[in-house]
Amino acid sequence: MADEGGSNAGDAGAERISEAEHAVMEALWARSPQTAAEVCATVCEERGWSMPTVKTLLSRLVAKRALATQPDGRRFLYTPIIARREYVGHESRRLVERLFGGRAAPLFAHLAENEALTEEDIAEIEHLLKEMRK
Amino acid sequence: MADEGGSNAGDAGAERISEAEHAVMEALWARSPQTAAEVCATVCEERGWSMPTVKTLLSRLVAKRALATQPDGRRFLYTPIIARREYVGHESRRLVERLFGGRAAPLFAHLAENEALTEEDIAEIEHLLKEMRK
DNA sequence: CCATTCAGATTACAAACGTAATCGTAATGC
DNA sequence: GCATTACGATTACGTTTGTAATCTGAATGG
Repeated sequence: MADEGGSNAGDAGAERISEAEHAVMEALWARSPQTAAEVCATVCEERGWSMPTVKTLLSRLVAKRALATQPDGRRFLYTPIIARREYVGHESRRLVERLFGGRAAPLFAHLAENEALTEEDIAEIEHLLKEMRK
Repeated sequence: MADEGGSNAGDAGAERISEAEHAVMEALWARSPQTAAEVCATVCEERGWSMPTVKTLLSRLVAKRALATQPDGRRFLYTPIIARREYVGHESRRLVERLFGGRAAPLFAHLAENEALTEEDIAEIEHLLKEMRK
């Protein structure tokens, strides 16, 4: 797989994961390692994909250094290299940056206005705020 | 310009705006209407684009029904059709959906943990919560 | 041993994107 | 009036993404 670059020791960089790829990552974050077939069992149904599609996505994710493979007999086991928290944090920050000039409050205000916040959310957030105040 | 489809009367759907296109939208949300040259004056510097690039993005945005044009002598004035609030709300919800299963609290928790929240943000959010409680 | 099967690898291909050069034409300066 | 400009329109082209078919080689059943 002719990996270019190499020598990415502390490489948390992990080039942009696309939306389809993200679905595959989710499956592996939920449980890992998994074989391609296992991943497909999860996502192919959810998204109406076929096996080859999943294979492609897995390969691309390996190329992007988001997944690691470990041989298991004649097939591979895939495991996430980048943590979900990391990815989620990155994406969240990106959005807040892009849409709200880096300030989180407007995002919150927006979600609040559009009733995208459930009672539960509100309670939870209040709780978090209390925690932070401590 | 052979606009295909047509007949999108109540079309608030506005097909997905890409990131580059978004930059153009921001310029026009900030002030409108503007000519292509004016938009370029703003974004070409910010993003290191050239005039033709801006023209292309403007055209695509018109095709996507995100912008309206009104002739002004020999050139066009561009005005957003979709409101910023709408776009921002849409994108926010998309992210929350994709990354947090539609729940906003975890997003908030994430931002909190990663110190992506300033004191100001927190104060503001507390205020908003108080408002909502009313 | 040989055919079948089952992995991953390679190749494909259209749509969307990012970025831009070029074309055609209307205005404008002499 | 004609050359130059200043627009928008058209065309271009490499990359990424979504989605998949095909190829190749190893394992496995007989």
